Amino acid sequence: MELGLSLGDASKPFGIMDKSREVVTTTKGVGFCMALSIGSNLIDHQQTTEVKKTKPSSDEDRHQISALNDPPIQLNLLPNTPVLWPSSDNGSSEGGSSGQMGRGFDVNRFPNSVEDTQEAVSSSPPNSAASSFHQMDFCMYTSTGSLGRHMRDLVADGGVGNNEVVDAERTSSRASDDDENGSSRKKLRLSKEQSAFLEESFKEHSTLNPKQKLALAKQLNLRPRQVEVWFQNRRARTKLKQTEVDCDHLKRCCETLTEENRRLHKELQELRALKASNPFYMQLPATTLTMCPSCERVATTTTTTTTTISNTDSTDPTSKANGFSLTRPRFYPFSQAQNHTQASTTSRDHVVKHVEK
DNA sequence: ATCGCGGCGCACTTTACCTCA
DNA sequence: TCTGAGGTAAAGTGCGCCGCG
Repeated sequence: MELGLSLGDASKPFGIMDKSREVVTTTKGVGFCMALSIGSNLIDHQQTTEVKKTKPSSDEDRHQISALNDPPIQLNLLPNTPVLWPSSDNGSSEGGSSGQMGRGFDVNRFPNSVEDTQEAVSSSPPNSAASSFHQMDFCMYTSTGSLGRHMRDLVADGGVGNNEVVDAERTSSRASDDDENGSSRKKLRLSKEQSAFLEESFKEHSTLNPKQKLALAKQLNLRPRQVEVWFQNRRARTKLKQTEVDCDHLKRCCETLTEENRRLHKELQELRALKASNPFYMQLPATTLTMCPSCERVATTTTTTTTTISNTDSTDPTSKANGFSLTRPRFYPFSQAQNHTQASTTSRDHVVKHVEK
């Protein structure tokens, strides 16, 4: 998106149009370019903005945002916005089986070897949240099948020990494997604890090496394939939500820039009206804008009658929208400029003082 | 350097299950 | 209580990439 305004010498090529600049947009990032150019006799100023959104993903290097050709002022329209998932994400989506708990049956089964599991998972930080899950009992729930109902009844009656449960669950697992080979497949909803554990593991590393996968599978009484599928689906959900966040962000950017464009057009009309009512307005000697590198204040450097005053408008409410840091010189109409004449002189002296230093 | 193979991740899809009107 | 629509998670499928022999 490129926004340009031009006032004054229409024959002068518009600044941003004759420079090869590319703003490459991908689904990971987007660039915006905004420029304001006013005729050379009065002001010739160009600004560009670059929008860059940081992402926590490792493929940030895919972002290709153009390097600008030494713009007078570099504007960063978007803050560094680390994407934070809503807290509900952790609990609602993956923990969605909570509502199914009551419908399932409990087939508690302990890991075959806790030591093996901990050894393999030991790659995680010792103080990680996942560590607290190491001794947790996990359950498998299913809501269908005569075996499931039978198991639920057994557990509810307390007439079955852990070993019996383990055997029954293994039978269920074999049945599931048979289903995989057969015509139908039964879905096993992960328990809340299993989902929470997988979620904690995902926070530490979004991908698993074979050792970690086996360890998780053993610890959660799942097949390695199930752990692998869960991580794949989890990554897909993460990417989907990231896309939604990006989309919302771009919508807000578009709205902000549209409003800024509307405001600049209004200013342009005011300046054109001023030019029409003041024939000598544009025939003044060239005025050069100088920005003080120390304080970034803008001031004229000629001693002619000041008809245009600019200052750094860092309090523009529009520019503050969405946390933007927009530093843009404001150009006042003549009536307002008269009120700023003294301020301009002060600014000029201010710049001279800095230069003399 | 090339080829075949296996493993892995990803995009897309299917399917089973759940919720709710 | 039944039912169908819609949502979601688990799982299947196909493809491309990469490392290895």
